[in-house]
Amino acid sequence: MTQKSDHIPRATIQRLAVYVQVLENLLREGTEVISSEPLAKACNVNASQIRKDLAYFGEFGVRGVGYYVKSLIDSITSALGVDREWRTVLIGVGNLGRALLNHKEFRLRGFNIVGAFDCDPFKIGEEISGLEVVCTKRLKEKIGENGAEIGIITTPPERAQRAANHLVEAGIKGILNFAPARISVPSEVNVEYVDLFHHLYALSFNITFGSSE
Amino acid sequence: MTQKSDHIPRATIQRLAVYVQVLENLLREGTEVISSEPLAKACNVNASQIRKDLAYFGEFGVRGVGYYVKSLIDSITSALGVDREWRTVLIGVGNLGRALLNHKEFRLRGFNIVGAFDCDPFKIGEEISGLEVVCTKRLKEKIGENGAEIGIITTPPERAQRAANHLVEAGIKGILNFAPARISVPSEVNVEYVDLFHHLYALSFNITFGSSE
DNA sequence: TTATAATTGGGAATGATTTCACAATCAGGA
DNA sequence: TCCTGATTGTGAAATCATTCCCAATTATAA
Ligand SMILES: NC(=O)c1ccc[n+]([C@@H]2O[C@H](COP(=O)([O-])OP(=O)(O)OC[C@H]3O[C@@H](n4cnc5c(N)ncnc54)[C@H](O)[C@@H]3O)[C@@H](O)[C@H]2O)c1
Ligand SMILES: NC(=O)c1ccc[n+]([C@@H]2O[C@H](COP(=O)([O-])OP(=O)(O)OC[C@H]3O[C@@H](n4cnc5c(N)ncnc54)[C@H](O)[C@@H]3O)[C@@H](O)[C@H]2O)c1
Repeated sequence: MTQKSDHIPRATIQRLAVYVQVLENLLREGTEVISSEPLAKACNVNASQIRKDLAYFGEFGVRGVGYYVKSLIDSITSALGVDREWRTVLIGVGNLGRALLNHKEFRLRGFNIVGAFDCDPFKIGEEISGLEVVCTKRLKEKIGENGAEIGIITTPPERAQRAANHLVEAGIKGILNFAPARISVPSEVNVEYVDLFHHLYALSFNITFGSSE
Repeated sequence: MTQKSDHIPRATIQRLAVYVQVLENLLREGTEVISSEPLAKACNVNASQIRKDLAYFGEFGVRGVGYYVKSLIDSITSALGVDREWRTVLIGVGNLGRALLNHKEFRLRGFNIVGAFDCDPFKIGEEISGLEVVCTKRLKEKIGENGAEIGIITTPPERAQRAANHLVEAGIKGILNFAPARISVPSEVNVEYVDLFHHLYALSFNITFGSSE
């Protein structure tokens, strides 16, 4: 998949992920074709927004008809580069790390966790969901073997930068950071933050000062 | 805390949460005063962006000096409405639900989980982190007692709408949804989505098509 | 007391994104 | 084959967000 346009807004990428989610549900319910209007309703966005977002990547619809759900899912996933396997490693086998390691959905969606790392000697050697926990020191060696490109950080926040350094050192290309701390990495490494409290703060603000009036 | 301006961009709210995170780290490291320039570096944004974001809420800085870290944290948390206790309930005591229930940080940050609900009879009655798992049918009754205002959904995606309906019915004001499904609720109820795969899709896109060039 | 250096707050300019509006296109039926 | 109704794709307009820039303000030191 190649893009038609050079720069694509970050917000567009986020919405494309929502579209895929909603389209997959529609497909599961048996919908074969959908037009931008009802899809927009289901995604809580404007219909032309959807059409414009898709237009960055190509012409996927049929005028007078709408979009074929199955083929649109394929087009979007291909546009996002998720029509392949992505190998990932996880650092920090604690409460959250375990939940993620046991989460089947990763593999189903092509994000395969192929390595679990921790620095706690009591955890090293333990097997979780068919994966042996390995010492963080062996990260580079292991990534050399399994070719992972994405790292998932689930250490405590004060260790997040150290974990990131290990990942960068090992040649990782992207990081998903669950620890509530900003990390700094070379500009060619992509970082995404999953921060619970950001969302809770937004809820708090919206409930208190009203977003719906 | 009252706002100076009527409409505040959503992006501003998200950044304020980042500022708090970074400021708390600075405070822990002993920084008492900081100006917008170095704070901007640490948060990966533009310095005037920070000043403008703060200006929506008031004048928190001292010209020629910068911002007093402690007092700025207080000002921002007050602006976001997080300078109080928020009671929350969680629906869906599975893998992820358990990890969240055991997560101490919620209480520390004022988001107290005061109820855990599931529909599985094998889970009802179980005690997790001092909280007894209760049948979802008793949600309204329990919320009437404990006065929770925020609901956390950690059910499978196909049950997320049902869980949301229960929460709305019980008079909840905001929902944090971890299930990968859009939910529809009345407009006065606020919803935030925490979706792993949205972030992984963004990583995939950025790694594949380059965000750093 | 006054000059200097630093830094905020906010108006104006710029830039980006969203929405509008409609010509272009397509399926289906007359 | 041609007409009708539906719906896309896309410029242009409108809205929204970010960045620039500097007067206003403060601390400090001469
Ligand atoms: N538990 C949750 O529900 C939850 C939810 C949201 C965010 N988080 C965040 O996720 C992170 C992990 O949370 P948790 O509850 O799993 O914590 P945890 O303490 O249970 O687990 C942290 C793990 O990281 C390991 N670790 C520490 N330093 C390391 C290093 N340098 N290299 C490798 N491993 C290292 C520890 O040995 C431990 O196993 C925290 O930053 C937390 O704030 C947790
Ligand atoms: N496990 C993870 O690491 C992880 C990460 C990100 C997102 N998620 C998402 O979070 C959700 C939960 O994941 P999980 O791994 O904990 O799943 P899980 O199957 O372990 O837990 C789901 C729980 O919800 C309960 N439940 C089902 N329907 C219910 C209803 N109507 N009312 C109340 N409770 C109900 C089930 O009894 C079960 O206890 C899923 O939507 C998943 O996609 C999970």
